[in-house]
Amino acid sequence: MPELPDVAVYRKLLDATSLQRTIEQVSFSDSRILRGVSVRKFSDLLKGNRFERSLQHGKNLLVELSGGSPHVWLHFGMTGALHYLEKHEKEPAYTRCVFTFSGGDRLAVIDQRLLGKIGVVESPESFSREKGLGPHALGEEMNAERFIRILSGRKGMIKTALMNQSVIAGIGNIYADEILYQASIHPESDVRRLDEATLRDLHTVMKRVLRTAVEKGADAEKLPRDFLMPNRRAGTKCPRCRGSIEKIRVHGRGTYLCPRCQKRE
DNA sequence: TTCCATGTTCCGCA
DNA sequence: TTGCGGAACATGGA
Repeated sequence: MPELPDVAVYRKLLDATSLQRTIEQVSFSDSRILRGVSVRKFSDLLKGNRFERSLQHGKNLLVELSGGSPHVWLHFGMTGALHYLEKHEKEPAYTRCVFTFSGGDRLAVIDQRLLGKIGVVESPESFSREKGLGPHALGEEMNAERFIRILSGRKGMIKTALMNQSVIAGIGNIYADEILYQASIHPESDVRRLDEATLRDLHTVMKRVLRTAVEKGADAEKLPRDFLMPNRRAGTKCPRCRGSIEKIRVHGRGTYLCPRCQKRE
């Protein structure tokens, strides 16, 4: 699930359970998830320290460590998640990495498909710069003017631009579809054909959709009824016009839309 | 068996 | 430089 709202939920979980607790042990049941640093070095870095505070940029979660410079970097790929386990609780399937705190409670990184990543970065600033990330989609600096400036002048399809992490950080395939559906914009619309008023509206819708999703714990079941997400199947009815939801392919990804509500521009 | 899946990255081409 | 399609990564469900 991990797009911006899902990562926000993991961050809240980490903040509520795992800050300021001494990390006694770090273990990997599959160290392929660890990138750019050895298991030995990674656990030496963490052991005896604490998670001080967390920070989110797009789909990335960065966690500052006590007593020093590096931050732990977590990216959840397509199937990653965080689980908090009390001492007696068993680790879920596909647990790849476990942080054990003194007392025995644990924070577990789950990732079935192993497309997620765990690593170490010097600072949030250098990380974002090196990755070339665009502004966090829900960041304060992402106001309407910035949004319009970033998008105007770009070529290509609007859905592709929204999902491009170096343009805007945090939106993936599911929420790109949701945002464009809510804004009544066809995902294949050429960005250059969207006028300023349309982009302004798209910005408002983007913030509203992402904020709503975060509030609802990124749980599709809890989203408003007029959202597309619970209806991501071809042939279901559009919650707004009762027309038929269509599935197409955009930039290699399955894309759902209502062709009646979303006209190509 | 084949296709598809919430992500990222690299390559070749236009 | 920008954008696109395809493939790769790794795993499992329909």
